[in-house]
Amino acid sequence: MQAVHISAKADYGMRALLELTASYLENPKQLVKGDAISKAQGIPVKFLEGILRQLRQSGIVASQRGAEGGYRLDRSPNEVSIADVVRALDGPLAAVRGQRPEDVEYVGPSEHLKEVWVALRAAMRDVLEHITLADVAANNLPAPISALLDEPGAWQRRIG
Amino acid sequence: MQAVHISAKADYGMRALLELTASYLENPKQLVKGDAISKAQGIPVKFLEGILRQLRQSGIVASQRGAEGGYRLDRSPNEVSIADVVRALDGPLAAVRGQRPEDVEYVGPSEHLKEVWVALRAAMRDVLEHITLADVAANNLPAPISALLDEPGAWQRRIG
DNA sequence: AGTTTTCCTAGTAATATGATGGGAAAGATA
DNA sequence: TATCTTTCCCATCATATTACTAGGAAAACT
Ligand code: FES
Ligand code: FES
Repeated sequence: MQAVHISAKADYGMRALLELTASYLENPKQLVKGDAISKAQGIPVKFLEGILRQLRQSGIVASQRGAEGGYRLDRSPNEVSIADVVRALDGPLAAVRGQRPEDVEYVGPSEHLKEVWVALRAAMRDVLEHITLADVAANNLPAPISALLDEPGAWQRRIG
Repeated sequence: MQAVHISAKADYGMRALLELTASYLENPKQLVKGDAISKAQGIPVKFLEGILRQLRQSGIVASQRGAEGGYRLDRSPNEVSIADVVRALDGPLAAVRGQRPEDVEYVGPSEHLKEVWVALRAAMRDVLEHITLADVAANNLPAPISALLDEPGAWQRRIG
């Protein structure tokens, strides 16, 4: 339906990782149980399990089974970008009709449409690659990005 | 699957509009038949019909039925942005779990996640609101946007 | 052993996507 | 008026994706 859709998986995943970031900042080796994250953020527990498994397979999270087990970040939170998380959970950032933006071919007057999609992807990267879990946890976004939030209308939806 | 997905509808719609832009630049009142657009761009004809109808309902395209009928732009191509087209065909630019970015609520360590999604939407707007059909047809993108294309790696996919 | 917690595979209901088909309505031409 | 052309509109369809849920195996700890 929408050009950009942050899926439930990506949104839940970010929230889980921010819980783990808070725990990491207390003690980097501390484990947090899936059940605790689920309750803290209101995420269905079995769904969350799958998300955390995917994040482990991508090397973002580490886990331990059994009593006193749980999850923790496997990298420092200032080394995990939002783009890393979204790619781990939803695949490549951008696609045009299922293909990579650089792979679609255009003829005639639409010859230069490819540039538009590539520029769009670059703009998204400039946001998502440069924000880390640590930035969000500390509410301290990189300056060029918080500038975007000061644009008039940034917080309103566009009507029309 | 992807965070940003330019749907077949939006991609076909842009290509159709760029055909109409070319015709407009010859003669603003000139009509182009759906069948001609379909053949020129390789778009399934019945699917294209529905897309053009949606664009007409959004006031971007005008149409006339009957022999010697067809479609044309209803506004000058430098007054139609990519964002207008994408919104007409795919709905709002950005959503988080089906909601507007400004409507989602976060608690605890994820409190400031909303800012990230709002900044992402603002970055997309900065690209899509400022490129017009005329810009793409003339291969003459606004300077801040073509700067994005010069970034190292803009044309490569990220292997991450 | 027994308990806890993660790991893994499968399945499912609801919705979106990318179409296709059949004709009605409107405009042009003869 | 009759006919042809082209858009308009409705309904349908196959496939895929999304957001979950169920059930149990495998590890780690007491
Ligand atoms: S991703 Fe474009 S500058 Fe870093
Ligand atoms: S949309 Fe942000 S500056 Fe125009």
